[in-house]
Amino acid sequence: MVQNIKPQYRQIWQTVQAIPAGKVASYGQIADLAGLPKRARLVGKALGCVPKNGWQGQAVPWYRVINSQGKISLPQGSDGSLLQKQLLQDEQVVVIGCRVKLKDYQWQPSIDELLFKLQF
DNA sequence: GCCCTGACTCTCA
DNA sequence: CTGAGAGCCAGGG
Repeated sequence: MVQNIKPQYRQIWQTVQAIPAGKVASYGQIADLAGLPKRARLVGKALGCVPKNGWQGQAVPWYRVINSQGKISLPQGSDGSLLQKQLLQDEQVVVIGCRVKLKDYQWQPSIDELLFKLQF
């Protein structure tokens, strides 16, 4: 049972929820924004532990998180990767193979959003 | 407490 | 841009 929700996971999920639809972010970016520099891998783990129902009544758009190369890190052919591709495309994000055009779709946090994060 | 693994990232060729 | 290698941190056995 995973009842002890780790604060870091919570923070990561919260940050992921801040990603606007139609945009994507890298693990490192999320880790950094969540106040966990160099914990990109932990972000992946956190996403793997995301409750299926979401967090605090909101869905956690884990599929908007990809690696710094703009690729889906999940094994190709796995349910997760296929689902991620589909969900991204539903958000009008072009996905070629397992690749996304970071140049066009990478999320660039605005000042407001950064200030919002600083409140915590 | 050591060792291995991992939804990562950076650097170099 | 792509691929290979080394680095890094946290979790689980």
